[in-house]
Amino acid sequence: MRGQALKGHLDLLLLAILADGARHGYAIIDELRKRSDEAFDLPEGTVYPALHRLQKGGFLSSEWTEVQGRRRRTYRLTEQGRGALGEQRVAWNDFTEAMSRVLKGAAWPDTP
Amino acid sequence: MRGQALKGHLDLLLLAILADGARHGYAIIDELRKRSDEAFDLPEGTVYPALHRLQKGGFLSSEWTEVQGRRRRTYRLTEQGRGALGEQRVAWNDFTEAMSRVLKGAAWPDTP
DNA sequence: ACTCTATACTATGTTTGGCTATGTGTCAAT
DNA sequence: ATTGACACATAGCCAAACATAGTATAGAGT
Repeated sequence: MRGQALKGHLDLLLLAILADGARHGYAIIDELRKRSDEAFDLPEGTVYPALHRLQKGGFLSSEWTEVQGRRRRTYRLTEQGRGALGEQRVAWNDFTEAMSRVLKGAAWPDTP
Repeated sequence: MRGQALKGHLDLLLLAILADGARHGYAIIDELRKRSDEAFDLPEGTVYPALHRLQKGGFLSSEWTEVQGRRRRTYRLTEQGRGALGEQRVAWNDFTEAMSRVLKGAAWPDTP
């Protein structure tokens, strides 16, 4: 997946993953990779700071858990986070619709 | 339209507009606003530097014209630019498909 | 005359946010 | 012992959209 495409859309992805249930960071990365069919293979340096940011903004809560000697910080959506997910879904739809309106106006090289 | 959503997708928009024919900067902004149904109302400080960047990259060529005392720099797609448009269209489709795969997995608040 | 708006381009600086790179530590398998 | 998967953290980089301001012409309104 090309570089900075998901700029501004990462939060939506993370919120969407967490809407299906609480997960810890590493599992979120995994799930993102699986669901997107390998398209989104995000580095930890991208995801962890984003999770911190979302928690700081009140969209996520988190708690430490210990599983077989490994500490995990498990995140879950707050009420506010669920609201933000809805808003961002709408924003994403608006965005893609606007994009297609612009793109459909343009001629394809090989379309009559 | 929320702020930095089109980060990384602006080039595609500009190339798409210019695929329908040469235009000058201001007209591109207009066309973008119209086609997107007011969703993309981009400031000049966003579009002009992007056009310069695209020209520098060899995707656009430009020439000065004088229309009723107003100078205009008219841009047109180069062959390379047309190629880039194709690639970026594919990348955009891949991106949106990956997004929907992730998003469709998540539960809507009010869907059974 | 004067002002305002629309047209049209340029330059400078700021900021956002994803990414690189690096570091910590555990556990299982080789 | 060492590698690799698991799991988290953070300092710093950098592209790119945006804010802001400046220049200049034309036409409409007052």
